[in-house]
Amino acid sequence: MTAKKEIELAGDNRLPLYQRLAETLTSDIVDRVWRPGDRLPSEAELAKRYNVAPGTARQAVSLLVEDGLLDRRQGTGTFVRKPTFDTSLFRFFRFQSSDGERLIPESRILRREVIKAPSAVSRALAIEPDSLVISISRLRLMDGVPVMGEEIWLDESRFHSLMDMEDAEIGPLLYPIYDTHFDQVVARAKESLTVDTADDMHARLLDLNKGDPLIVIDRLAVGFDNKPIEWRRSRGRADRFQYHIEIN
Amino acid sequence: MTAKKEIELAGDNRLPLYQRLAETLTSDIVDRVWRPGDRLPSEAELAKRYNVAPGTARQAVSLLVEDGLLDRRQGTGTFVRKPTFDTSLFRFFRFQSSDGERLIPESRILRREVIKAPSAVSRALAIEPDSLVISISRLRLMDGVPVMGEEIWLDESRFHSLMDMEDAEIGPLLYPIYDTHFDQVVARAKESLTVDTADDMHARLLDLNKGDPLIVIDRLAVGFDNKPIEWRRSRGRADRFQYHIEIN
DNA sequence: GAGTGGTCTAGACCACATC
DNA sequence: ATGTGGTCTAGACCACTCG
Repeated sequence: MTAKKEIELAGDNRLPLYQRLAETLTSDIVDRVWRPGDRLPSEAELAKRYNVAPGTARQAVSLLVEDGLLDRRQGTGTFVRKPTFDTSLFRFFRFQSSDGERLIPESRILRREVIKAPSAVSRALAIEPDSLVISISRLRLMDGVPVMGEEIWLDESRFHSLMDMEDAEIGPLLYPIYDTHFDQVVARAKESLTVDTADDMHARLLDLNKGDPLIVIDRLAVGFDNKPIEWRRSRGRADRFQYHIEIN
Repeated sequence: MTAKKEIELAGDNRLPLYQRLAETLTSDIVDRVWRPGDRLPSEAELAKRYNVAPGTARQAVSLLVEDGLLDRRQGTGTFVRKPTFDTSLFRFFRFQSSDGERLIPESRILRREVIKAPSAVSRALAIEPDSLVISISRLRLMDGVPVMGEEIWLDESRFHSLMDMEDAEIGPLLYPIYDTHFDQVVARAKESLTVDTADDMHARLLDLNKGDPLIVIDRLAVGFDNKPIEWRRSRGRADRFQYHIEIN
């Protein structure tokens, strides 16, 4: 017997090999053994390392590519995908900047405080009722015109020091902050769209009349392990809203 | 040399085999060689017939399963999927019938006529400007309550005899009619969602006040070959609207 | 040129559904 | 019991990217 170089696969050993390998790779990504942007070992290398056939390693990688975790580039390698969220919120709003460019709206933080989690929030974030959460209110503007109001909730115990940061330090994008300062990578999100009408406060905020239609977007952002990271509710002017779907 | 039983594959011969086989299978489905509900030959059989390795046939089938054209059932076979449109329009509206059951709303045809295609319609249906189209107005009701108004446009030359049918004969679902009477199978659809406010007519129709928010859903229904079959614009009460998305 | 993923072959055995 | 898809092996050669 020669010494074994193979590594044990995670998961129930009644599961198919390629699924167990996929699980193993996933937890390596969650645990940041491989970080977004990193190149994975080649498929052949993975196969050797985990003692499976190349085709099986390939199948495992394919699973994660489908899930959007990995990114294959022919001739170059397979990479851990950086969660870009190109596909996000602002996909819904066609801001004047017509030429299809992805513009990041200006961001103005209105309020930031630690409160006891409202029940809807603790449920969404899967934390104990009445735990402390950080609550942030932001106004989003395009070319100085207010287009959306956001309320954001975070588990205070994981994002404690966010309260100490300056508004300027935070900037217009929160997810990179979660990543760099709190080691929380948003991998996926679930959104729910509804229509509501503007109350006094949002009418004033978004330069509308009371009763004008608003698009309400609830979003739960989760990590690679599907654990909740952030919950937010955004309200935008419905007249700027457009959304496309393909049905199969 | 023995006689060849193999069948020629469609498509550019510089393309991968599995893609050409997928194309071949797709056109057989479009041409109704295999109809929705039919079982395809087994993967091994396909491989023999088209003279490719089993794995390659499998890859081709996988493509079409991903596209939603085929449906694999372990131990049973691979079937041509019936376009059910579970995933459709009424997914957006949560009708009272809370228990998640898929209810088909009642349907009342308000108007049916042949007109010259408005330019937006001829463009959507990819037909000549000013061609004749059938225009249908319908009201959709749940438990007697109006929830949505629909305007539907069809190429008159392909749906001519629809004008001779009785309202009752048409019933609440149009796509089965397109299938059975006109050999037009709706395979996919693209929808676009926007928010508008109710004009007098829709306020009356949907029991709203003028200016109340409406969800406007534009839908282009296409066949397996991606050619337009029907275009419709639906307007529904925004307060019944809810939509969920996963972002990766 | 070396290394990567992309395609393809030609089998094997297993799990499952149906008769 | 038979036939189906599901998994897996162990290769081959090609197309692409990069240094």
